[in-house]
Amino acid sequence: MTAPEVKRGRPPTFDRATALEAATRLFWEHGYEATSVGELTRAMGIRPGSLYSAFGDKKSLFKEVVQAYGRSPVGAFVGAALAEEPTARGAFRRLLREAAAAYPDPSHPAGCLTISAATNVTVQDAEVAAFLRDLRNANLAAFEARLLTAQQQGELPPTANPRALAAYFAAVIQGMSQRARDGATPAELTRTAELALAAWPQGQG
Amino acid sequence: MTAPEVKRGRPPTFDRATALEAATRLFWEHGYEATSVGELTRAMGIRPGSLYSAFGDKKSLFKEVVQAYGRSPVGAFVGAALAEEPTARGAFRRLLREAAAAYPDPSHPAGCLTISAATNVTVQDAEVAAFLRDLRNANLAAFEARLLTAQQQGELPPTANPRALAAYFAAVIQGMSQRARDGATPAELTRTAELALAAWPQGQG
DNA sequence: CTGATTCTAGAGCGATCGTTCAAGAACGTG
DNA sequence: CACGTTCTTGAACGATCGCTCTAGAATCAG
Repeated sequence: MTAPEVKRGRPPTFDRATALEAATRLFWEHGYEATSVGELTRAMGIRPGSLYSAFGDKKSLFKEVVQAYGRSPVGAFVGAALAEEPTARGAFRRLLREAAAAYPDPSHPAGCLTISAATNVTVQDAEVAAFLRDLRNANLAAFEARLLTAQQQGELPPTANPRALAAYFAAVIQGMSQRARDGATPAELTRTAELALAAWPQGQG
Repeated sequence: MTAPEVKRGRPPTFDRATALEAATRLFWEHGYEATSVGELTRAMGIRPGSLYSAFGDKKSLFKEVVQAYGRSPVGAFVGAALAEEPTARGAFRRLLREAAAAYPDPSHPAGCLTISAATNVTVQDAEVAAFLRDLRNANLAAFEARLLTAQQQGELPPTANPRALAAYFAAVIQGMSQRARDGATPAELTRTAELALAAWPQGQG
């Protein structure tokens, strides 16, 4: 896509992806506004000038963090489950079980960055909160689309309500993220996932 | 308890409860750190000196707001349902339905203050986040206690898992709060509540 | 080497943060 | 009236916020 472009001038002394990972952990743990640029530069090992020339401002750095998070394993498992599982029920079962394992994983901050990183924002950062809210509501729409397809293919009975089921599973996922941040264990969240599946129409399985 | 105490000196020009309500709305909407003292004084109609002499500092004002919220109708319905309903199933059904109606009520900020007001905090305000987290986990413990009683009284079968059920309903409630802040309607949340009840053991009702 | 270019280092910008303080106003008491 | 007390007012404190700027270091082209 992009031309190779001859390299000129002083080369960067830091790895962009590594720095982005450090920023991700901070935003994931404390959220957008509660993470200061000073904390970011310290964790990323760079000075403010380098941060602003490499990533723009704090807001665009955050958006780049969110995009990278969405492509990482822990951020992409929702889309993977919906796309790869042959049945809708299998997709949501896998999705819930993987959330139960990933959200409390101690190798990274608890819960889901998209769900919890911009809950408390000032009015001048309302755009950041809206950015994440739109991502969450897009996930809700993907849930509904998958369930609608399942109904059209006969996996779900005509009496089922795809939109209601999608909203229910979205609420469960978001609640599991919150519970993980409150200290829930993988065992607890796995049991929550199994109980949540009891809402599946017809009581199959 | 307290002596009548003769009133001396200049009387306050503002109503304490009214000012507390104004502060509650701000903290509820934006959270603890994203609400500045300047916004608080403007909304409460008082100057910084009055705020600090009447409520201590920002942190103690927030705690007083949380306590008042817990005694208000929208903050106390959980405890009321658990205490007043004769059966555990009736208690959780009422609790979920009332949450579905209260969380998206446009007469106040969406969702639950205890759940969402201190999600994103800096390290120096970790105490505030812990304060709300303890309240949430106390609610979880109350869920479990009510379900354990139900099991001992035969309402729940011996095969049921009170702790797992409590964690599940806690996750659903917290997810419903998040969904309400993301724009969910009372109708959506009511359907979520009904679906959530499908996890009740034995498939009763 | 010189020159152009790109990055780093670190001081410092204006704005806002939570909080405090001094001066004065409004009350009950003597 | 004066006095003691309590509250209000508005300025201002030091700290931190996101961000910018300048000087210099490191590279490539010629």
